[in-house]
Amino acid sequence: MLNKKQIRYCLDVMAEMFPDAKGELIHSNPFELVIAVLLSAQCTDKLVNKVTAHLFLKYKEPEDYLAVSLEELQQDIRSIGLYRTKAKNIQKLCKVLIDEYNGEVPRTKEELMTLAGVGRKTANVVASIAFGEPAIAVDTHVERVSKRLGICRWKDSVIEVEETLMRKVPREEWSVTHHRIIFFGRYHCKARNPNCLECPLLELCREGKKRVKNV
DNA sequence: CTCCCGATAT
DNA sequence: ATATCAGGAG
Repeated sequence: MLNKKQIRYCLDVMAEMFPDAKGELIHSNPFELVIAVLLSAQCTDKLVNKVTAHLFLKYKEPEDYLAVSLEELQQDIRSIGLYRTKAKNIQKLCKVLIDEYNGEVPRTKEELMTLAGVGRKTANVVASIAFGEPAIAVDTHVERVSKRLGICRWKDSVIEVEETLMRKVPREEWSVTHHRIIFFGRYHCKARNPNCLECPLLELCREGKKRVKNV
């Protein structure tokens, strides 16, 4: 397991590699962000952006998603995986926004997580990006990178990964840190054949050293 | 734990 | 062909 200083070093290296790390889901308000993040489950954000480019022209407000049939909404997001579940969740979510929140997106993680299709990760992303609240959303990349490097244990749950990161990183850096780890995972420490031989963090990466040995 | 699920990279 | 993609709910 890496200590606090080693983790700090990892994050600094990531910052140097990806100085412009930030969210890549295209949106123009909190509501669009919620929809985009919900759609992004098990799907690349690139594809989400392709779909929302059309989607957001047709659907501006929660009412618009309820004005069409479930089947029509499914067709409009069809090229994204899990589209039946996501279409259903979007309509449920929009109804709650209208009935409970006056058509606005709630600001707290707790409220966000009560919405259909919005779990811990999505709530953290929305709270962080739309409302500037410090948060570390643990997605597939953050989990994989944290476990490979030894920031946390292999068997840790996503909540434990999140808690470890929040403990080891100062609060004001949570949001940038989150994005840096994502970029590092997405473009460098990839799920399939990560290029450990050219990794600046190889020396302190337990998984990297193990992989290099097996080549 | 399983299911939802199309697009894309390898 | 198959693993993986800004996961969440039952």
